Amino acid sequence: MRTAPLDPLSRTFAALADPTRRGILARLTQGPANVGDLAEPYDMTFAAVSKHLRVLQDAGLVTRGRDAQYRPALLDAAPMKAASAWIDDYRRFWEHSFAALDAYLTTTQNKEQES
Amino acid sequence: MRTAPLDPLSRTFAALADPTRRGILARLTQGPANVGDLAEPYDMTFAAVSKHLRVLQDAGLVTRGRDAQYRPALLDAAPMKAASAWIDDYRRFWEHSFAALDAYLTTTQNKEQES
DNA sequence: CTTGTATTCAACTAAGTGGTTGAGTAGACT
DNA sequence: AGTCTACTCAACCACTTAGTTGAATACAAG
Repeated sequence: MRTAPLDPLSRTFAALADPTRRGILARLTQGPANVGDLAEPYDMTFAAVSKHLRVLQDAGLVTRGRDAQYRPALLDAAPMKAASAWIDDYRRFWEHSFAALDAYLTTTQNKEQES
Repeated sequence: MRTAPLDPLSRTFAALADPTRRGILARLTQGPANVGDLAEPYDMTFAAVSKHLRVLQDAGLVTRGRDAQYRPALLDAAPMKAASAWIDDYRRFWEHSFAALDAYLTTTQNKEQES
């Protein structure tokens, strides 16, 4: 029932939600790699890895080049910036255990003062 | 073809990959809310929101209470800590534009020095 | 005890995902 | 030209997901 294409932030999170894709990204921090290299650690076909690469590319996390027969993939972490910023808004809620409840109680108190 | 249940990090990212769920979490930073409150901004049924809440709960991002007929949801941002830490490993790659390529060239240079 | 309110459950649907296989394309090497 | 290597495409399959509708549950309040 999905109609509109996903927003970039959703695409980023969705791309990161698969362990294989996170593994591919980790590998790419070491530098560009072609599909064969990237597929090597996984028990799956080249085609499957190629599809994962496509998802990463659509999320903007990977760019592809051309070097003879090879299509090297290159990491582009830029989209993670927005993801990191989004999560960061919640930092105080995990650093300070009961921050959510605190916020609630504060709000409640304010409301009661208003009425 | 999925067999094993998702690891916690994948579950967290998957939960965050939906704009409705991110909206619900944002709302919950203001304090606990019941399903009716959470559903109000969205053009969808209570049941749909209830399902989103279930996903968030399975990801550990939300806990549920009981208050008469109401099942208030409470934010628990703890799982975001790991997600944030994971992304943080890539920070240098978006802060420093060509970090990935730099890393590659450095690696290449080292290899050439070795041989 | 009936009714209203808040929420979940079960069954269903349409579309998306992660994988496969087999055929097709692109460039390199004789 | 023909073949090898590296990859992508298309079709397919099983499973998941995001939504729906309608019935069921849980508690509150007459």
